[in-house]
Amino acid sequence: MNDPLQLNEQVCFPVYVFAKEIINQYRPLLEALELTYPQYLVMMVLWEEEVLTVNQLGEKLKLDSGTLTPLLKRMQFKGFISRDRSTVDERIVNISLTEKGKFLKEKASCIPTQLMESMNVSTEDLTTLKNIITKILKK
Amino acid sequence: MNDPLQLNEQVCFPVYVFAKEIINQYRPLLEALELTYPQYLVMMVLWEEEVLTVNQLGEKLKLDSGTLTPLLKRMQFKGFISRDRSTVDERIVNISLTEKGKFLKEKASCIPTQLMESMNVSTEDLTTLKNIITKILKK
DNA sequence: CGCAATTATATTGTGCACAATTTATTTATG
DNA sequence: CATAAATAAATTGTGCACAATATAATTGCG
Repeated sequence: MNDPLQLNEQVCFPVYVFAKEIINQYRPLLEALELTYPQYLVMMVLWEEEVLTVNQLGEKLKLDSGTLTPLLKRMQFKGFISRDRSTVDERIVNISLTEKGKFLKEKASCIPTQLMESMNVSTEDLTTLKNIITKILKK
Repeated sequence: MNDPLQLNEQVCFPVYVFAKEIINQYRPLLEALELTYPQYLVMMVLWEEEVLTVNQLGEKLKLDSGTLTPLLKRMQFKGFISRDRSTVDERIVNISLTEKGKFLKEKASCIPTQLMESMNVSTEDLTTLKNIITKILKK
Protein backbone atom coordinates (compact mmCIF):
# COMPACT_ATOMS: atom_id res chain seq x y z
CA MET A 1 0.00 0.00 0.00
CA ASN A 2 1.38 3.36 -1.02
CA ASP A 3 1.72 6.36 1.29
CA PRO A 4 -0.86 8.95 0.23
CA LEU A 5 1.54 11.63 1.48
CA GLN A 6 3.85 11.01 -1.48
CA LEU A 7 4.16 13.49 -4.28
CA ASN A 8 3.62 10.81 -6.93
CA GLU A 9 0.33 9.81 -5.40
CA GLN A 10 -1.06 13.31 -5.57
CA VAL A 11 -3.35 14.63 -8.28
CA CYS A 12 -3.15 18.18 -7.03
CA PHE A 13 0.56 18.51 -7.59
CA PRO A 14 0.41 17.83 -11.36
CA VAL A 15 -2.46 20.30 -11.65
CA TYR A 16 -0.41 22.90 -9.79
CA VAL A 17 2.63 22.31 -12.00
CA PHE A 18 0.52 22.24 -15.15
CA ALA A 19 -1.13 25.57 -14.38
CA LYS A 20 2.27 27.17 -13.83
CA GLU A 21 3.61 25.58 -17.01
CA ILE A 22 0.70 26.97 -19.05
CA ILE A 23 1.45 30.47 -17.79
CA ASN A 24 5.11 29.96 -18.61
CA GLN A 25 4.16 28.94 -22.15
CA TYR A 26 2.04 32.05 -22.50
CA ARG A 27 4.71 34.36 -21.10
CA PRO A 28 6.87 34.93 -24.20
CA LEU A 29 3.80 35.27 -26.44
CA LEU A 30 2.15 37.77 -24.11
CA GLU A 31 5.34 39.69 -23.51
CA ALA A 32 5.11 40.93 -27.08
CA LEU A 33 1.74 42.48 -26.16
CA GLU A 34 2.99 43.84 -22.83
CA LEU A 35 0.53 41.62 -20.97
CA THR A 36 0.81 39.11 -18.15
CA TYR A 37 -1.48 36.08 -18.15
CA PRO A 38 -4.00 37.50 -15.65
CA GLN A 39 -4.02 40.75 -17.61
CA TYR A 40 -4.64 38.76 -20.79
CA LEU A 41 -7.65 37.16 -19.09
CA VAL A 42 -9.01 40.63 -18.32
CA MET A 43 -8.51 41.63 -21.95
CA MET A 44 -10.35 38.53 -23.18
CA VAL A 45 -13.34 39.34 -21.02
CA LEU A 46 -13.34 42.95 -22.19
CA TRP A 47 -13.03 41.99 -25.87
CA GLU A 48 -16.33 40.19 -25.33
CA GLU A 49 -18.12 42.78 -23.23
CA GLU A 50 -16.58 46.24 -23.59
CA VAL A 51 -17.64 47.52 -20.16
CA LEU A 52 -17.67 45.71 -16.83
CA THR A 53 -17.44 46.64 -13.18
CA VAL A 54 -14.53 45.44 -11.07
CA ASN A 55 -16.95 43.11 -9.34
CA GLN A 56 -18.17 41.54 -12.57
CA LEU A 57 -14.60 41.02 -13.73
CA GLY A 58 -13.83 39.42 -10.40
CA GLU A 59 -16.73 37.01 -10.69
CA LYS A 60 -15.76 35.94 -14.17
CA LEU A 61 -12.07 35.54 -13.39
CA LYS A 62 -12.46 34.41 -9.76
CA LEU A 63 -10.31 37.24 -8.46
CA ASP A 64 -10.99 39.72 -5.68
CA SER A 65 -10.47 43.46 -5.51
CA GLY A 66 -7.19 42.99 -3.68
CA THR A 67 -5.82 41.36 -6.82
CA LEU A 68 -7.76 43.30 -9.42
CA THR A 69 -7.37 46.88 -8.23
CA PRO A 70 -3.57 47.03 -8.61
CA LEU A 71 -3.64 44.83 -11.72
CA LEU A 72 -6.18 47.12 -13.40
CA LYS A 73 -4.18 50.18 -12.43
CA ARG A 74 -1.17 48.70 -14.20
CA MET A 75 -3.29 48.01 -17.29
CA GLN A 76 -4.63 51.55 -17.16
CA PHE A 77 -1.08 52.88 -16.91
CA LYS A 78 -0.17 50.91 -20.04
CA GLY A 79 -3.14 52.47 -21.80
CA PHE A 80 -5.23 49.36 -22.49
CA ILE A 81 -8.20 50.18 -20.28
CA SER A 82 -9.85 53.08 -18.52
CA ARG A 83 -11.24 53.04 -14.99
CA ASP A 84 -14.20 55.35 -14.45
CA ARG A 85 -16.13 55.67 -11.24
CA SER A 86 -19.85 55.45 -11.97
CA THR A 87 -21.82 58.66 -11.47
CA VAL A 88 -25.00 56.71 -10.74
CA ASP A 89 -23.41 54.70 -7.94
CA GLU A 90 -20.10 56.06 -6.82
CA ARG A 91 -19.03 52.81 -5.22
CA ILE A 92 -18.73 51.23 -8.67
CA VAL A 93 -15.73 51.48 -10.98
CA ASN A 94 -16.42 50.70 -14.63
CA ILE A 95 -13.61 49.12 -16.62
CA SER A 96 -13.64 49.64 -20.36
CA LEU A 97 -11.28 49.24 -23.30
CA THR A 98 -9.38 52.12 -24.78
CA GLU A 99 -8.84 52.23 -28.54
CA LYS A 100 -5.36 50.83 -27.92
CA GLY A 101 -6.96 48.01 -25.95
CA LYS A 102 -9.42 47.22 -28.72
CA PHE A 103 -6.66 47.14 -31.32
CA LEU A 104 -4.69 44.69 -29.23
CA LYS A 105 -7.18 41.96 -30.10
CA GLU A 106 -5.77 41.68 -33.60
CA LYS A 107 -2.26 41.25 -32.29
CA ALA A 108 -3.56 38.59 -29.89
CA SER A 109 -5.46 36.64 -32.52
CA CYS A 110 -2.57 34.27 -33.21
CA ILE A 111 -1.95 33.40 -29.56
CA PRO A 112 -4.47 30.56 -29.05
CA THR A 113 -3.11 28.66 -32.05
CA GLN A 114 0.50 29.31 -31.10
CA LEU A 115 -0.13 28.08 -27.59
CA MET A 116 -1.83 24.91 -28.79
CA GLU A 117 1.21 24.19 -30.93
CA SER A 118 3.64 24.81 -28.12
CA MET A 119 1.67 22.52 -25.80
CA ASN A 120 1.40 19.83 -28.46
CA VAL A 121 -1.66 18.03 -27.10
CA SER A 122 -4.43 16.15 -28.90
CA THR A 123 -7.75 17.98 -29.14
CA GLU A 124 -9.34 14.91 -27.63
CA ASP A 125 -7.27 15.03 -24.43
CA LEU A 126 -7.89 18.74 -24.23
CA THR A 127 -11.67 18.39 -24.31
CA THR A 128 -11.62 15.56 -21.80
CA LEU A 129 -9.45 17.70 -19.54
CA LYS A 130 -11.72 20.69 -19.86
CA ASN A 131 -14.86 18.64 -19.26
CA ILE A 132 -13.61 17.00 -16.11
CA ILE A 133 -12.26 20.23 -14.63
CA THR A 134 -15.41 22.17 -15.49
CA LYS A 135 -17.50 19.45 -13.88
CA ILE A 136 -15.45 19.62 -10.68
CA LEU A 137 -15.49 23.41 -10.57
CA LYS A 138 -19.28 23.50 -10.77
CA LYS A 139 -19.43 22.51 -7.10
CA MET B 1 -17.62 29.78 -35.73
CA ASN B 2 -16.61 30.75 -32.20
CA ASP B 3 -13.98 33.31 -31.35
CA PRO B 4 -10.99 31.45 -29.88
CA LEU B 5 -10.26 34.57 -27.84
CA GLN B 6 -13.29 33.90 -25.63
CA LEU B 7 -12.89 32.73 -22.08
CA ASN B 8 -15.34 29.84 -22.57
CA GLU B 9 -13.32 28.49 -25.45
CA GLN B 10 -10.14 28.30 -23.42
CA VAL B 11 -8.82 25.18 -21.73
CA CYS B 12 -6.11 27.06 -19.90
CA PHE B 13 -8.47 29.23 -17.92
CA PRO B 14 -10.26 26.31 -16.19
CA VAL B 15 -6.88 24.78 -15.37
CA TYR B 16 -5.76 28.09 -13.87
CA VAL B 17 -8.93 28.42 -11.80
CA PHE B 18 -8.82 24.78 -10.76
CA ALA B 19 -5.24 25.04 -9.51
CA LYS B 20 -6.15 28.07 -7.41
CA GLU B 21 -9.26 26.33 -6.12
CA ILE B 22 -7.25 23.31 -5.03
CA ILE B 23 -4.92 25.53 -3.03
CA ASN B 24 -7.92 27.27 -1.50
CA GLN B 25 -9.33 23.90 -0.45
CA TYR B 26 -6.02 22.98 1.14
CA ARG B 27 -5.66 26.32 2.93
CA PRO B 28 -7.84 25.71 6.02
CA LEU B 29 -6.48 22.16 6.44
CA LEU B 30 -2.87 23.30 6.17
CA GLU B 31 -3.40 26.33 8.37
CA ALA B 32 -3.80 23.93 11.30
CA LEU B 33 -0.25 22.72 10.56
CA GLU B 34 1.13 26.24 10.01
CA LEU B 35 1.94 25.35 6.39
CA THR B 36 1.13 26.91 3.04
CA TYR B 37 0.57 24.66 0.02
CA PRO B 38 4.09 25.10 -1.43
CA GLN B 39 5.52 24.49 2.03
CA TYR B 40 3.39 21.34 2.31
CA LEU B 41 4.90 20.16 -0.98
CA VAL B 42 8.37 20.64 0.48
CA MET B 43 7.34 18.64 3.54
CA MET B 44 5.99 15.80 1.40
CA VAL B 45 9.27 15.55 -0.46
CA LEU B 46 11.25 15.58 2.78
CA TRP B 47 9.01 12.97 4.42
CA GLU B 48 10.14 10.72 1.59
CA GLU B 49 13.81 11.62 1.45
CA GLU B 50 14.99 13.25 4.70
CA VAL B 51 17.82 15.29 3.14
CA LEU B 52 17.88 17.17 -0.15
CA THR B 53 19.75 20.12 -1.59
CA VAL B 54 17.87 23.27 -2.59
CA ASN B 55 18.51 22.33 -6.19
CA GLN B 56 17.05 18.85 -5.83
CA LEU B 57 13.97 20.26 -4.13
CA GLY B 58 13.63 22.74 -6.97
CA GLU B 59 13.80 20.02 -9.59
CA LYS B 60 11.15 17.94 -7.89
CA LEU B 61 8.81 20.85 -7.23
CA LYS B 62 9.66 22.87 -10.36
CA LEU B 63 10.66 25.91 -8.32
CA ASP B 64 13.80 28.00 -8.49
CA SER B 65 16.04 29.36 -5.76
CA GLY B 66 14.32 32.73 -5.93
CA THR B 67 11.16 31.04 -4.69
CA LEU B 68 12.73 28.39 -2.50
CA THR B 69 15.31 30.36 -0.54
CA PRO B 70 12.82 32.65 1.25
CA LEU B 71 10.22 29.87 1.54
CA LEU B 72 12.74 27.55 3.18
CA LYS B 73 13.87 30.32 5.53
CA ARG B 74 10.27 30.70 6.70
CA MET B 75 10.02 26.94 7.23
CA GLN B 76 13.28 27.00 9.14
CA PHE B 77 12.00 29.86 11.28
CA LYS B 78 8.91 27.79 12.11
CA GLY B 79 11.22 24.96 13.12
CA PHE B 80 10.21 22.31 10.56
CA ILE B 81 13.49 22.10 8.68
CA SER B 82 17.14 22.94 9.04
CA ARG B 83 19.35 24.49 6.36
CA ASP B 84 22.99 23.46 6.53
CA ARG B 85 25.67 24.50 4.13
CA SER B 86 27.61 21.45 2.98
CA THR B 87 31.19 21.24 4.19
CA VAL B 88 32.20 19.15 1.16
CA ASP B 89 30.92 21.73 -1.33
CA GLU B 90 30.16 25.06 0.22
CA ARG B 91 27.89 26.13 -2.62
CA ILE B 92 25.34 23.55 -1.55
CA VAL B 93 22.71 23.97 1.16
CA ASN B 94 21.24 20.76 2.53
CA ILE B 95 17.64 20.83 3.66
CA SER B 96 16.59 18.30 6.27
CA LEU B 97 13.70 17.69 8.64
CA THR B 98 13.86 18.61 12.29
CA GLU B 99 12.16 16.35 14.83
CA LYS B 100 9.22 18.74 14.80
CA GLY B 101 9.11 18.41 11.01
CA LYS B 102 9.11 14.61 11.20
CA PHE B 103 6.32 14.60 13.75
CA LEU B 104 4.20 16.79 11.52
CA LYS B 105 3.64 13.87 9.17
CA GLU B 106 1.23 12.28 11.62
CA LYS B 107 -0.81 15.44 11.85
CA ALA B 108 -0.85 15.63 8.06
CA SER B 109 -1.93 12.05 7.54
CA CYS B 110 -5.63 12.89 7.38
CA ILE B 111 -5.22 15.68 4.81
CA PRO B 112 -5.31 13.67 1.55
CA THR B 113 -8.59 12.02 2.54
CA GLN B 114 -10.12 15.25 3.79
CA LEU B 115 -9.21 17.00 0.58
CA MET B 116 -10.71 14.27 -1.57
CA GLU B 117 -13.92 14.59 0.37
CA SER B 118 -14.01 18.36 0.04
CA MET B 119 -13.41 18.12 -3.73
CA ASN B 120 -16.02 15.42 -4.11
CA VAL B 121 -14.74 13.89 -7.36
CA SER B 122 -14.91 10.34 -8.64
CA THR B 123 -11.66 8.40 -8.49
CA GLU B 124 -12.12 7.66 -12.16
CA ASP B 125 -12.17 11.32 -13.23
CA LEU B 126 -9.21 11.93 -10.97
CA THR B 127 -7.06 9.25 -12.60
CA THR B 128 -8.04 10.39 -16.10
CA LEU B 129 -7.15 13.94 -15.13
CA LYS B 130 -3.82 12.90 -13.68
CA ASN B 131 -2.95 10.74 -16.68
CA ILE B 132 -3.65 13.42 -19.25
CA ILE B 133 -1.78 16.13 -17.36
CA THR B 134 1.19 13.89 -16.66
CA LYS B 135 1.32 12.95 -20.34
CA ILE B 136 1.34 16.63 -21.37
CA LEU B 137 3.94 17.59 -18.77
CA LYS B 138 6.35 14.93 -20.02
CA LYS B 139 7.18 17.18 -22.98
C1' DC C 1 -36.35 60.55 8.12
C1' DG C 2 -32.25 58.39 10.62
C1' DC C 3 -29.27 54.96 11.22
C1' DA C 4 -27.83 50.10 10.86
C1' DA C 5 -26.71 46.75 7.44
C1' DT C 6 -25.05 45.94 3.00
C1' DT C 7 -22.31 46.63 -1.04
C1' DA C 8 -18.18 48.09 -3.96
C1' DT C 9 -13.73 49.11 -4.12
C1' DA C 10 -9.30 50.13 -2.02
C1' DT C 11 -5.57 49.24 1.22
C1' DT C 12 -2.29 46.53 3.97
C1' DG C 13 0.34 42.67 4.77
C1' DT C 14 2.10 37.97 3.75
C1' DG C 15 3.61 34.60 0.64
C1' DC C 16 4.52 32.67 -3.62
C1' DA C 17 6.57 32.68 -8.73
C1' DC C 18 9.88 33.91 -11.79
C1' DA C 19 13.27 36.82 -14.50
C1' DA C 20 17.67 38.83 -14.02
C1' DT C 21 21.62 39.53 -11.60
C1' DT C 22 25.10 38.71 -7.93
C1' DT C 23 28.16 36.17 -4.97
C1' DA C 24 30.78 32.44 -3.75
C1' DT C 25 32.66 28.13 -4.77
C1' DT C 26 34.17 24.40 -7.65
C1' DT C 27 35.76 22.38 -12.03
C1' DA C 28 38.01 22.12 -16.17
C1' DT C 29 41.41 23.73 -19.46
C1' DG C 30 45.38 25.71 -21.45
C1' DC D 1 49.00 26.27 -11.50
C1' DA D 2 46.17 30.08 -12.92
C1' DT D 3 42.16 31.46 -14.65
C1' DA D 4 37.95 31.01 -17.36
C1' DA D 5 33.69 28.52 -17.29
C1' DA D 6 30.28 26.33 -14.76
C1' DT D 7 27.47 25.54 -10.77
C1' DA D 8 24.60 26.54 -6.37
C1' DA D 9 22.29 29.80 -3.68
C1' DA D 10 20.99 34.24 -2.65
C1' DT D 11 19.32 38.78 -3.87
C1' DT D 12 16.47 42.22 -6.25
C1' DG D 13 12.49 43.62 -8.45
C1' DT D 14 7.83 42.94 -10.47
C1' DG D 15 3.43 40.93 -10.38
C1' DC D 16 -0.07 38.08 -8.84
C1' DA D 17 -3.31 35.85 -4.97
C1' DC D 18 -5.76 36.24 -1.03
C1' DA D 19 -6.99 37.27 3.95
C1' DA D 20 -8.27 40.97 6.74
C1' DT D 21 -9.51 45.44 7.27
C1' DA D 22 -10.82 50.17 5.90
C1' DT D 23 -13.45 53.58 3.48
C1' DA D 24 -17.16 55.33 1.28
C1' DA D 25 -21.63 55.06 -0.78
C1' DT D 26 -26.21 53.01 -1.00
C1' DT D 27 -30.20 50.50 0.70
C1' DG D 28 -33.55 49.04 3.84
C1' DC D 29 -36.07 49.11 7.99
C1' DG D 30 -38.25 50.91 12.14
